[in-house]
Amino acid sequence: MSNLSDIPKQYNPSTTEEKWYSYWEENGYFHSEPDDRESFTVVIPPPNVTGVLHMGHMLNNTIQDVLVRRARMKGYNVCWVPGTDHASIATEAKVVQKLRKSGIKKSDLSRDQFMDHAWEWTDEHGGIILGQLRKLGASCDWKRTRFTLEEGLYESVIDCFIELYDRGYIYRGQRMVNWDPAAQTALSDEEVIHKEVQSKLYHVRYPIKGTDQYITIATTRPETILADTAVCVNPNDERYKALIGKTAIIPMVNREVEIIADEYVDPEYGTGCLKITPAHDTNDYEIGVKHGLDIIDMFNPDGTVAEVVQHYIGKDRFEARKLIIKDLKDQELLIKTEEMSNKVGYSERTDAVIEPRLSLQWFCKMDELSKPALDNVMNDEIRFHPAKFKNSYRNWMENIRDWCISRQLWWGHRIPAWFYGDGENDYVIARTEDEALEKARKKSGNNNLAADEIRQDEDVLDTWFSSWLWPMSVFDPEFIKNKSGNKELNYYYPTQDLVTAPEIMFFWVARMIMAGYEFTGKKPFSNVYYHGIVRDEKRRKMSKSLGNSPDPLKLIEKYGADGTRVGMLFSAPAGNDLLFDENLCEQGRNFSNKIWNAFRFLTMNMAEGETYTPTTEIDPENLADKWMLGRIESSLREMEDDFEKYRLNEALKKIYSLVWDDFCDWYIEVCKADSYGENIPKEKLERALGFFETLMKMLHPFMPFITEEIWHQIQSRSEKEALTVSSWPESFGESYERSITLFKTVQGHISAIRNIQAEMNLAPKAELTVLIKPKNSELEESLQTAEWIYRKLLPVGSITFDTDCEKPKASAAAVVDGTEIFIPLEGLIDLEKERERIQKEIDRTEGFLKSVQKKLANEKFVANAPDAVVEKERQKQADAESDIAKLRAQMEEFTG
RNA sequence: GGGUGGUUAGCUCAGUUGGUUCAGAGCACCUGCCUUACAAGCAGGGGGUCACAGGUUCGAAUCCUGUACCACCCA
Repeated sequence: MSNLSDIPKQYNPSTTEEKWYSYWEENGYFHSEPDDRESFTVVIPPPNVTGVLHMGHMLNNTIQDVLVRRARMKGYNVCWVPGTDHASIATEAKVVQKLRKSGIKKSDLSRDQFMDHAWEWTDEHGGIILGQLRKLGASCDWKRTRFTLEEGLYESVIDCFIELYDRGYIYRGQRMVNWDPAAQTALSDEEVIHKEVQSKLYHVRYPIKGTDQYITIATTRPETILADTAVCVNPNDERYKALIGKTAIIPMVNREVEIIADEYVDPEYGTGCLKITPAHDTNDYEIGVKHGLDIIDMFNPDGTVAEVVQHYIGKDRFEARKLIIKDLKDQELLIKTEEMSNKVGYSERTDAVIEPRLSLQWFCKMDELSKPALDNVMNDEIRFHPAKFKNSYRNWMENIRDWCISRQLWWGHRIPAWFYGDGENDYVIARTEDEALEKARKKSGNNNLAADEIRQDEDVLDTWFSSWLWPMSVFDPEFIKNKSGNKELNYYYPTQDLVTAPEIMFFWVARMIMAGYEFTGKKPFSNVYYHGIVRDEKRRKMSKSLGNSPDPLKLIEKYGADGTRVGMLFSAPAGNDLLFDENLCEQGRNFSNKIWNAFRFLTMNMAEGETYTPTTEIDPENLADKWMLGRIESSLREMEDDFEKYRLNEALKKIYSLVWDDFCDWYIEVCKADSYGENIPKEKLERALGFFETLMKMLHPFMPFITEEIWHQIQSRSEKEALTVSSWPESFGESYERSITLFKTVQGHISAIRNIQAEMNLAPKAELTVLIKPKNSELEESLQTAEWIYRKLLPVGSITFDTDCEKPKASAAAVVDGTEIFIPLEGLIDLEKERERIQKEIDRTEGFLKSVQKKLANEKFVANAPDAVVEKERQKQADAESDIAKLRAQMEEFTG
């Protein structure tokens, strides 16, 4: 027992983790340069530049790190590119908010002034999250850190716009868009969240001109009555047929509109009579276009009522709704209010109710771009894990609509369009002002056009219009302009794995695939691993506003990065949501501690001044060695399969159990010296250390810190020999199946004896006489060689293996797979208990026998089932019958 | 309204091609232990009609149909 006191009894992750992260970084293990090895590339889903680490990032980056570290150990040239995105709308909202606090309105500032503030904010908060990822252990190539708005990447987005414009994919047009009145910008369809809300359906009657009749419409948005330009019924609706073609008078504004007919109207919904407001409803707009109706836009960009409708001017949408309800009531036009639930669109970012709005925006045509993107996912050229997500991907792709890419914001990539007139088409697309002027002169035919007569589009592009280039632009920002990739792009692209959440499949994954094929002709990645959303124990999504998310850094502080990683992965099967439970991190920490103490124990057994060389060369006579090696071998195989299927949690569970259950609970126990105070014999200890090193390798992708620490403590290693750049364990070539089976048999016997000890309330150290009657002489021979294992793990006084042995009087007994075990307990045995114990076993076995007999009694089973299956059943029957006979014989003493 | 997935132990989930007691794991729970590392530990134990109803089959947690409930995505 040498240096027991040198090593703390409890593992302390914080110092270890800091130490090894800097060591890894200093030695540049994570940096990659192209060479002649095969590349393994992962690009990080860039978090918001001013964001902070949350649980979703933790999970996402833990998974990436596991994949990346394993690939590195497997000898690939691994490159994990980190970075952030500018998150146009979210960041701009934060900057506007900050300015407001200091009394500045965005409208008070020029674009340049605002951008100065935004950059200041970005410099102040930017990149915090990347520092936090280091704490988690993320092995990113930090020298390659990218930002979507940095020079280079900025230009690539502009190149992309110009190129797609030239190819005819980008156009400008007046369309119904999703308008966010809070951010005062258009949004794409994907940025709208539809929520089911409880609302009211108002039945309002409109007078019919020239009669004293009314027609009653039903609406959830009575305020838009002011902008109605028609009333519509189903042409087949008998109730209203007579009214078609007549004129209705819109309340409040007294506008005369036609009652038109269209199949679109559902006679069952509401009153079967629809008011048409083409400017404020997508469906109404389509009907408006079809029937040539007027379009009256009654809202200002901020969602207040515009002058044009003359009522409630300047009031907010929802205020106007309240007012008009009151007025309609007063005029006895509101005849009924019905409770109902309906879906309302909300802005993903500001949570404002989306206002459908007719607006002049830039769009990207999707039909052509989506084709290869759809095909290559459906044919598994790009594999989704789990594959079920292919279905929703297809569904989205097949119903894709053009993408509104312009945003009325300043923080982002400014659209390279320049206007020289007021006409809808009076613009040119150009990289610079000079180029724009030249083009504008040509297009307008006005050669005297001056620089101050053209102006650049004020708007920026959707953030995802930059992110979709990410897997390419991080390596070569000029790949679009040059129409070919540089050395880096050619080496690292296509990337291997993309790890992300299904919720951004359409925002990002789909679009990256489109951009990849469009600009390189190749897929951007081979595999997409979708992980679940991190939820709390009540299944609520973790969010800042709910306050139900633990601070990830505090978790790391409390349980260590390794423990936290294990905790996250444990309950994270691919694609399933993760119900986060801090207990799992605790379990991870406990596992770290277990590993630590196993190491500590081995160290304790080192003699001072002696050097130990860990080895996996086993003693061919030692059953435990062969078993342990065989277990490692099969675990490696199984983990390989799990990794191939992206079942990381399964792989982790396997190595967890291999370390804890097999190595700690059995292997170390049998290695222990025979008597107190003695060290484990040197050659045994060297093998234990050799196995332990192998386990550390297998565990490294999951728990990088503690494994690296132990790796260096076991042996002193040079920079080149760090675990993080070591090689994944090779197969040992032999599976030792027979040894595994025999060892398992021994384990079964030992468990049965321990059960007797516990049930009979024997003192744990009370010496046992053990009689084992193997089911055959072959087994007897094998068990003889394993006698020492029984002696290590049980307080054995004497032990006998004998196929002819008889059950001694007053002994406890058990049957394990045909082998009988007797423990004489003269004077100690509790007869009643023993009878119960054996009876229970008899009952169980008889139940089993019955089910087997039932099968065999079924003639059809015997006739139709494969011979091997029937034979197995017969064998089971024979074994069960024999076991029952043995158990009955054991009972005789108590019943007779 | 359309689509997808799910329902297995108190909780979270495995269960591959229908065939070994296939009904499992971890956590939680109960009992006993400070055993030559680890009480953040060791040993032992109890616990499920596989959502429900039919069907196919010699045989179904597994395949098919329907029902209920839940979740997510899309309109």
